[in-house]
Amino acid sequence: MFRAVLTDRLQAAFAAAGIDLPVGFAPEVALASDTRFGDYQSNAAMILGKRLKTNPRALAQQVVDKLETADLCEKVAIDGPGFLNFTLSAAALEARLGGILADAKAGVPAAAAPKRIVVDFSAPNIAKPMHVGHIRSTFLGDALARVARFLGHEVITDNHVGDWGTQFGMILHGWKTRLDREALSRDAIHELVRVYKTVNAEAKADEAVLETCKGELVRLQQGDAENLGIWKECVRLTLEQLAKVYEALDVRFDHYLGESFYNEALAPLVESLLAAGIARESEGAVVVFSDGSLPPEEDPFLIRDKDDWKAAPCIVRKSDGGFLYATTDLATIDYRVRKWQADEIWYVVGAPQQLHFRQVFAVARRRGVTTRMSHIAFGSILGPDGKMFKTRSGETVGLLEVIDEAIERAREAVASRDQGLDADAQEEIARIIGTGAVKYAELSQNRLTDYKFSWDKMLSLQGNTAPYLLNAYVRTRSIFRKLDGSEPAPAADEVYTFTDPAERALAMKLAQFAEAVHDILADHRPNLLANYLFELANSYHAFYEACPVLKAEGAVRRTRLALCEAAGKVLKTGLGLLGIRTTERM
RNA sequence: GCACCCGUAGCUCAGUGGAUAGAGCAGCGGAUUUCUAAUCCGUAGGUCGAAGGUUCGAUCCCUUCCGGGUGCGCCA
Repeated sequence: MFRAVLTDRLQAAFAAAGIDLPVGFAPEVALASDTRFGDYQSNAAMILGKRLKTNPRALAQQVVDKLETADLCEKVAIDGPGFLNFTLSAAALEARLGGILADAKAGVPAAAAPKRIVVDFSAPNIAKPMHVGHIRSTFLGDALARVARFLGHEVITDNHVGDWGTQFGMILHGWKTRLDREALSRDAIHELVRVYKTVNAEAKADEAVLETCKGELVRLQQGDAENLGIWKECVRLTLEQLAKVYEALDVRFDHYLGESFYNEALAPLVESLLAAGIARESEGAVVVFSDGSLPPEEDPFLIRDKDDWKAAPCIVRKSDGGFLYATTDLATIDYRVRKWQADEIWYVVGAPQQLHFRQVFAVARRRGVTTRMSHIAFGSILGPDGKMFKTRSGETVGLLEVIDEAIERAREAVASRDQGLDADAQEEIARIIGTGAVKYAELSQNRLTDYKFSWDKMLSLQGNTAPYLLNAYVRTRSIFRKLDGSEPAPAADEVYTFTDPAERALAMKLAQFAEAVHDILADHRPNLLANYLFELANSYHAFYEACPVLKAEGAVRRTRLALCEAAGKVLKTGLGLLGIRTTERM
């Protein structure tokens, strides 16, 4: 990575110049904010000039005098108030092109310290369809898991399915009184949802129905054989259907350890919390209060109340003896830490649950858990009214509905361009484009931003979308198809020479792939990769318009072929990290 | 009441303690006997919610306020 190498060189130059760096300060090199000035830049001299109260330009000059970058840069300039601007030499970029071709990972180095990381995402509920809200967790989690794996981490993906919620009271009652067996065998989730909604409506109107449902739930929790049997059947039917959905989405899990998996662990867990003095009884429930170890502003168990602090405890056992979300999550942490020896656990769950996770993590730490736990929060998908989609009350758009519609629109687009492809090939391409478009729409956005659901945004095939990137890839492949093996593929050890600015610009973008991939995990943000790939595709399209490949000859042709090969490789690899498959034609 | 997230072009959204704030869509004007036009090039569009503060430098950090969303003891 040029950035990392330049940073090393810069730090060495500071040392060689005999400049004492303040504690905690390390000079850094970043991508240039504007390519007019160069390829990379550093603000270190200005930051240090302020700290040391010296002239930043003079400081920069001292460093430049000691800087050894002849093998990388054609120019290192001091500009403005003290910017250090690095311009890479053509030779360095030309050599890098070979490096990308040679490396199976397109030049992305592995993480310095590989970790074992559990990624918890998607987490649909049994007997409820996945709706658009699940798009974010599923695609974000999948992309992050892919990136972590690609960087050499050991990743365990776990789908913490909601298979033991209170919704089962209603489902059990509905199963016994409202079930349409034939509909169930046709589409299990659909029928279970219908039953759930029917009973839910009845329970709202009639107190007696609600009581019946509660009774069914209690019997289930007490281990009633009939109810357990029905529950197991619901879980089985739903998981069967979910497997097909994930298959279509190209999302895989190593485990499906749902909430029910931890049932046996809950009672002992609460007892151990009580025994350790972490939890205590309050108003009949068992709760965890603040232990005063954190400043009140950072304490997740305290809420400011005027000038005072009010307790915001975490409940782990209800006064009726039932357990909660927090209890299950604590048991889950135990399992992941003990059984899997996780170094890190990533929770790809919506932002509204921030307080919940702060509390659960704090309780876990008090129990001695040292595993790094991160809540990778994301904003909500809002309805047209600007409010959150509600699963319980309002209707919402189903995830499959969105995917199907996207594929349908892609199908029309594919059919409208006659590429001489048979029906199966067209269908395959439509699926790649349709699901890719929806994934890209999600992943190209900052995960914390709330957004209004919009069909047009999700399904757009123009502009900054998956098809734009796929088209760039297709253009790389079509050149090699025309070539049909009539000349050797561009090799890693060939000498390449740039003759057009578009070639250099593309090579520069290709070189940045490694940096883009590594930056994702710093803040768990796949949109950085999506943005990068869009820029790469843009550079490739511009190159494609400006630089004929097959009409060129000699070294120019070889260099352009190498750029096409590398661009295709990076696009395919990068899209793969986002969970988006590529196609050779479209 | 308190906490968290958000407020950037007509619309949907990127972005960062740095240099002249960027895309896509929509608008306007061009490019194709094609290595796939699902493309490219150009043009237009902004008080980065408001006001203070810190800084050589703030859209970004701090404070207050306004607006939207979400959450805050027995749902998950």
